[in-house]
Amino acid sequence: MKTSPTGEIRSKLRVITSEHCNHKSACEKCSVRHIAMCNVLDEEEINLLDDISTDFNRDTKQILCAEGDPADYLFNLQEGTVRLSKMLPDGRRQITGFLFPGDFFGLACKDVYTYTAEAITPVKTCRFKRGKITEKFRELPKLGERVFDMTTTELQSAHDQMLLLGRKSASEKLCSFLLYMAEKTKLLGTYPVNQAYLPMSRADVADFLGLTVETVSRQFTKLAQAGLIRLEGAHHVILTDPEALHDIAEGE
Amino acid sequence: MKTSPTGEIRSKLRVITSEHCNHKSACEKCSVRHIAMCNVLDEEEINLLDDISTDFNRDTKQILCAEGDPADYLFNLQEGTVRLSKMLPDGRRQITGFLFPGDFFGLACKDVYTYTAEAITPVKTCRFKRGKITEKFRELPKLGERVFDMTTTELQSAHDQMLLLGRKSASEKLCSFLLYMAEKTKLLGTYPVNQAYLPMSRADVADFLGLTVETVSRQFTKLAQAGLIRLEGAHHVILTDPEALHDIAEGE
DNA sequence: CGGGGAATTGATTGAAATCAAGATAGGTGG
DNA sequence: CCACCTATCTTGATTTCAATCAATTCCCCG
Repeated sequence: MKTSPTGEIRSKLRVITSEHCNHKSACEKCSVRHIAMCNVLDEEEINLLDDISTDFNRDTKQILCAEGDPADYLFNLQEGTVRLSKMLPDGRRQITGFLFPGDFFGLACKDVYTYTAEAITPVKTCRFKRGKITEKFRELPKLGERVFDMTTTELQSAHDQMLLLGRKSASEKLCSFLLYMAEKTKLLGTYPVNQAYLPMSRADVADFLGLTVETVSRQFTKLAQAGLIRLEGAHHVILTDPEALHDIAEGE
Repeated sequence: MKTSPTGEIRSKLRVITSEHCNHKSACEKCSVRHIAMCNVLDEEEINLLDDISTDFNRDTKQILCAEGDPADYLFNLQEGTVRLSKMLPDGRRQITGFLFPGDFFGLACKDVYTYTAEAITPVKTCRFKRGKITEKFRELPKLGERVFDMTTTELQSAHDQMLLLGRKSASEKLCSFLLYMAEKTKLLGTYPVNQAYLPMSRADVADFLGLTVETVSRQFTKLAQAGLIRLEGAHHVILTDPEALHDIAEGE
């Protein structure tokens, strides 16, 4: 078995504490209603969704759903950050995406999840039974189309990530990532522009970019020394020269 | 500008000969009707689709749609092989997928294509105006759901490919690819099992797997010398030990 | 304040890229 | 129909970027 520098032991993360679960949600006052899949529904329609929605909250490092488990739920992320990942039998891991408030996950064309979703920060989600939400897609075609649209967007960013993984150098990868995270941070609205809040570990960044922790760390240092970024601790980056970062990211 | 070993010059491929186009299609006798997106429609329903469908055929190396062009059509592949690719400004290329009879492409959430589709072999497609097919998704919810399902499947294989690109070694990549192509070849039905027909060039394989042509070629030789495959010319591979290939592909 | 995981930094190795010829084969025109 | 020409593919030599191996150092949390 090959050593996995960054893959963590799954079983360690399975400790589930007794926390908020099975409480009724309240769609009307949902904080991400304006950006999530439900933003196409009016007051009346959203109550139909509310009927089948259940709150599901988890702490950092807990698993929300695991690769291979029966795909019983569709999750809607309200607060926090989630990572989606796939693993090889020997433990090598690829993070296929990070999710932020307003994103959903859990759609499966087969009856099992094809990836694992873990909480990087404490997360709040609402979730729907697979069969019931599928029903709603028919009752409320607008909703189905919206989820379809979001899936198409997901597919496009997966293609972008394939270009990154297959053809970009380490520094191009990190610059692309920093710009991506700065964009996500902007949407959160709690930081000034051109700053990136990175809730994930260096190991997560490495497994997202197809690199090792050491290479990621070295690239951070290199960019800081070149004056393109400033590190305020490991999880907060100020993009001091976004244009230069952009040029590097696109390989120009 | 970095040199691109495998990216080809786009303009060279833009030569369009006057071939079959704008002829009316005939869905009833379509050869891929049983596997394509339209396989959920009955005789009556398929005529509605027929009304808005137009034949669109192209020769090898021709472009079907280009990254950045207005996304006016949805294409349905009937015969031949298509490659989808994205490029960096300096010419480095990533092939995000190969398409075979029954696959569709051209869905865009923005109004422009985010990838280029090129014919690897002579291809026959039918295509639909974007607005009209979207209409049909509403009129025939079954069709919309079917396309949604196929998109979800696409997203899942994109995730698989991300794992391959980010975490697999050169030989693991090639073994995965050969098994994938053997599967596709089986569906074509013109070859015995455990054989793979490879219509694409080594450069295409390299750009799909995130490798160089030389590395791909060396891995082919290595697998042949190890007795796991037999090469009948560059485009026909016999998988003499599929189990071993599978074990390598999954990194076991 | 102390322990321990996370991050950084350094030294070395190694897998795949690059550079450089040849070999093969597919398509075209004589 | 064959020979040539050019693409494509293979093979070999060398380089390079990122991985691996190995310490520290930094902080975060109890």
